[in-house]
Amino acid sequence: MGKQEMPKAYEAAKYEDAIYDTWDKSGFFNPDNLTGEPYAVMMPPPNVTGVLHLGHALENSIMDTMIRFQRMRGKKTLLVPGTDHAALPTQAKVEKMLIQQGMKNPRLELGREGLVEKIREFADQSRSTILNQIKKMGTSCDWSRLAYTFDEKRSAAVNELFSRMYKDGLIYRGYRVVNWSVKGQSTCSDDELVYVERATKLYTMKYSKDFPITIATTRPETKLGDTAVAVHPEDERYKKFIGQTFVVDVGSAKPPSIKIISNDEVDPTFGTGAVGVTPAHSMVDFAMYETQKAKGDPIDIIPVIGGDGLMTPEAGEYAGMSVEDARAKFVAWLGSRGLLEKEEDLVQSVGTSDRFGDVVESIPMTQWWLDVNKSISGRGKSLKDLMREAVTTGLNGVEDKKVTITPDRFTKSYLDRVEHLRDWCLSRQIWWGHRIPVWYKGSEMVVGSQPEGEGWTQDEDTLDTWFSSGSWTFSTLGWPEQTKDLETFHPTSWMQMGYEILYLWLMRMVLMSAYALDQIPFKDVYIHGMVCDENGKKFSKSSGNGIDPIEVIEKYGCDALRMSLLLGVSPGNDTKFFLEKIQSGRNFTNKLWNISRFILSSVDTSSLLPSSPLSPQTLADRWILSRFQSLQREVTDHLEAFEFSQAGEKLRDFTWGEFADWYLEIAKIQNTKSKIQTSAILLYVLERILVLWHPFMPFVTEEIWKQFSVPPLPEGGPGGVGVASPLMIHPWPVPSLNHLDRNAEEIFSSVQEIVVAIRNIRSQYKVSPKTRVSVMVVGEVVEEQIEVIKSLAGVGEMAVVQNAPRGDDYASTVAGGRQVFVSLVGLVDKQKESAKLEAEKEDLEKYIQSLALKLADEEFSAKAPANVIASMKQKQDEAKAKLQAIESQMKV
RNA sequence: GGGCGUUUAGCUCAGUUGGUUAGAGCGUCUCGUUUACACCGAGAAGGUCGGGGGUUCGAGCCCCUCAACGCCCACCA
Repeated sequence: MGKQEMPKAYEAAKYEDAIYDTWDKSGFFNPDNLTGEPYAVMMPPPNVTGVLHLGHALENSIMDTMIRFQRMRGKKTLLVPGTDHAALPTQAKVEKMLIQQGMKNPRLELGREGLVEKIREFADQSRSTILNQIKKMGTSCDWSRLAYTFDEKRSAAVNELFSRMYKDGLIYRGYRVVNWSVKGQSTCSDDELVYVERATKLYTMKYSKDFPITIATTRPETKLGDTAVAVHPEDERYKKFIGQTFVVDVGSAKPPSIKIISNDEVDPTFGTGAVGVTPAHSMVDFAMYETQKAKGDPIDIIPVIGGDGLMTPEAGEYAGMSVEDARAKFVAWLGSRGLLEKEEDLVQSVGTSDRFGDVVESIPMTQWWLDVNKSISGRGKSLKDLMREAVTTGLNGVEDKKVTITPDRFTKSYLDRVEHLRDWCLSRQIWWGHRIPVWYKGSEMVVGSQPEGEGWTQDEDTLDTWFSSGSWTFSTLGWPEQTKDLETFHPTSWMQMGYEILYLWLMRMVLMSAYALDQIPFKDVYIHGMVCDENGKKFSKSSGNGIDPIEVIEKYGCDALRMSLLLGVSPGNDTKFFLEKIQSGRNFTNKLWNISRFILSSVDTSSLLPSSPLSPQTLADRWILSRFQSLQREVTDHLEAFEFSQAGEKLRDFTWGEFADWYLEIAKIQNTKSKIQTSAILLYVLERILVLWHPFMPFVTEEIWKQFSVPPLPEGGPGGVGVASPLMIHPWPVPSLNHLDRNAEEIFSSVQEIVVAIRNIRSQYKVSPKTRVSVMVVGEVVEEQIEVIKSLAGVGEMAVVQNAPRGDDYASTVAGGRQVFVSLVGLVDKQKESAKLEAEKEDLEKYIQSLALKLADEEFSAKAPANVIASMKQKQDEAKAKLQAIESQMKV
């Protein structure tokens, strides 16, 4: 007997917090208390910008399912929880809040220390909220190893990395064009740009009347800073001008010299075939500027737009104007001089700042950069090479050091992205984040840590937040110290992330660990899609269409939420989330609860002999054990392949369909007959499906587990099942006996067919469920099956006969290879019956025909594998037998 | 301009290397409160797998092509 009465419905909210607490206290979240092969997963640290959303719930469900699966399989599992200080987003958020509270300019009013303090307060609060939410989600992480990208240890790792890279000449300070958010007053990396389409105008113009080449531009005001015109070297129209310089007067402070240069990348067929080169305000043009410099044929660089978004003094009469005003004025001026040839509408894609939303300006500035192309001393390859190797040949060509991306298609876009990578702009002009570990005194500069003595000032800028998250897999393990954790758990085993940060994060993790440790960060990375709302729109922090996962958990339970996020989803694809999904998840948790409630309250455990082997007595016994064994294999295989959805769906189908609807119903009647064995099998299967379900639905399974208080089950059930140790660390089932029984499965499925057929007839003739009908079956049915059929199909009398009965009072069908007659005196509609049979007959004839055709085909029999032919023949035989039965029935 | 994804039942989606009458959940219809569960049970209806072409003995799955939708990338000057 179950120890306590289990309530009729499972109310998740009553149990979850307490269960989590028990797990946590048990110590098994900590790998130090586990044995086995190490298996580590680093939680992608959520940003401390606010609260967790459904995307995080998805991630936690995936991670935790994986880590629980591995823990139950006997691995020494570590899931490190953490949060990300998310430099720019967090500062932006806090500044916005302060402005909403009435502050005009938080940076000015509070100063660096004051503002950072405010942000820290916010971040700390947000952090603690987030950590609680992670617990609510049931995530089995090791809280003793909690990490934060901005804590002391992680900061130490960041500084160490920066110093090493600087010493290796990979990090440099340089004057280059950056993406500048005027609104945010900071740089952004290329990866943080969000491209949007914008309607604009393409102006075709000349710098002056006597300038020989016409150019086109969407940014006329930047032409004030043009210093060259690039043309294709083979372009006959312009070839002759290459190398010449023209001084033009466009109204800027100093009339610029425009040099005609050649460049292979210029498309002679596009526009006028000539490009106005603005080194200061275009990444591409800046690259040309560098190329020219390298060629020893330099061109000038003239910044005409400043960090404040206004025209600079170099812009002469335009100085101080906004970009828009300057453009209008310049276009008007061109028009008045007859220099404007054309004005066309154009749709253009422009980069906007992911956080501030404004279109970024390209402006040259002195910033800190990470060179991704430079050969690393002593290694003979660049960071880019390392990033490439890691997903193809494996680092240094070692297959073991390869990161496998699932689904595979993302590997291609990763590589594509690596190719396009430019030097990474590391410095940000914000205050919240790791301050660049560089100190200046006069012309002296020291990198690493603050030097002794007076007068040193630290660089004002902070590091791009991805610099710290890139080192996450090893900074969390104590690097740069050579800790035991680092040795044990790195490279980590597995990581999951959304495709939207594939480039942003995956590439940088590979880069950092390849550089610092000559290791990959993890062996496998599983890429999931986004959680969208009903209309397929992404849930986002800003758009407010978010469903709060914590509210869902409180109302429906964490397990229900996890089910709704994990099932019906395919790897790498987006998933829509809506109420009905959670409800069906909740319904299932309740179903499992009630299955357990029934079994635990009806099984007489006292009569079970602890060590007696499991010996299936009935057909149903053999069938369910055989089915269970297949299930166990399938679920394990799917989980190993990160196919969470498929594993879960198979489990659900087995649990709800085969186990509950069939075996349990049969057990009710057979309980009297072979009570002990039935009980043992019920417990055997229940125990094991709870284990299999645990990674998906940790709470409800753990709660049910507590109700288990039975003698040790046969076949390696753990001593005193469920008494002391939590389900969480229960061994994953491995088939210890061969229960596979094809024969039983086959016979049972014919029994199922007969039952369904009779139920069908009852439903068709609206026979009340209370009415016992009489049934005749032609052929052979063993006694045991008769009993099952009788009870499941509401049959009173069941006779097995040699010949079909005669008379008008039978509704009939063919099922399970047998003719089935249901006696329904006075109810049978003879016409309907024969029509039904006729239709069935036609279908079958067609089917048999098509099979026969196929089998007669010489090519088919020559080329198809034997097993396909055999199974086809068998199908044909079955169909023929059925047809025969139907025909003989029609004669009745 | 390039790449990727999606298109399967009314809705949301599975469908693992091509094997022959395509599955689930939700919804719909009919029936049912039998002491595990109405967050339930029984039964049913519902699909020419986006269009076209091809390869193959055999295609939802492979190839080509077209279309729609979505995402990503690019030096769209």
